Amino acid sequence: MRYSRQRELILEIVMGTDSHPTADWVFQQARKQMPEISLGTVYRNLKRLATNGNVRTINDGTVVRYDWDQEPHDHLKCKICGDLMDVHLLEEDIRKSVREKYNFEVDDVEMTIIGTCNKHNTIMEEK
Amino acid sequence: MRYSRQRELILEIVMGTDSHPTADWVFQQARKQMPEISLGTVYRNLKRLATNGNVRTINDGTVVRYDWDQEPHDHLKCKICGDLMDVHLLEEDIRKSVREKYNFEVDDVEMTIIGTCNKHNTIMEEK
DNA sequence: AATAATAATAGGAATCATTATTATTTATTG
DNA sequence: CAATAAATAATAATGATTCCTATTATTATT
Repeated sequence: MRYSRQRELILEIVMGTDSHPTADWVFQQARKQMPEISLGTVYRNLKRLATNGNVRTINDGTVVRYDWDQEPHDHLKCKICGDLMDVHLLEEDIRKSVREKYNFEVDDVEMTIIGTCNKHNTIMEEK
Repeated sequence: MRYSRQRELILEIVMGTDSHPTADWVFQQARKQMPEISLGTVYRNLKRLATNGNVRTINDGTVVRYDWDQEPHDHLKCKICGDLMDVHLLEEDIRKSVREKYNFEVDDVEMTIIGTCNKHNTIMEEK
């Protein structure tokens, strides 16, 4: 794969945020520095960076988000504010259990835990 | 919500399979028995059945799949044949751990484990 | 540094899954 | 049975993503 300024910029943008960005968000950021960049280029390069192992993908509903964190980890998704938070859970236990119980060789665990994050906790619940 | 023959048929179809069908698959089955049914009706009713708790949704890449199994469970997705299998894992441990460590109230855990299922296991690997 | 070979891009069209719109049909209720 | 309001069929619209093609940029070679 040969070098391109576009791909370098795209990787830089993804690595520069903790916000689990979509392709479109990356595109909006990228065009600030490189106004002629096209959306197709962003999609193509994000996909390539993902197969290359430079970034990871997260399926958030019907949208794909990208994450530079290489360690296996999972996501908490708040149903109120939509925020995605990284968490490190029982990854090893899951792999072991699945391998033993189902004879299934695990490549990757994609876990999204949906609920309410601590920003919305209240002492008195009102119905 | 008032009765409709379409909704009854759609629920019957989803409950009659273990294949985690997409809206379009349900539509193809439904029109065999009710040729005039429309795709929009299938989407609308699947969505309603999901909010009603009659079926659950699974995000499989960019497609939504439906599952009638009401027990909390997770999915093994084979990267070779694409099959989705149901598995029952450490759900309670996950909920407890997330609640305690992150002060996050869990509604639902969506876990997809990607790998290779036992149909593709070989004793001798050939590269 | 100029040239040739070809990989990558920009821009836009196409596709796929899903949602919205609207005129018509149908279930419910008095 | 007639009124009414919810559900449908048909189709247009949308949003995310992929595909296409002429042009541009990178890299290897002179």
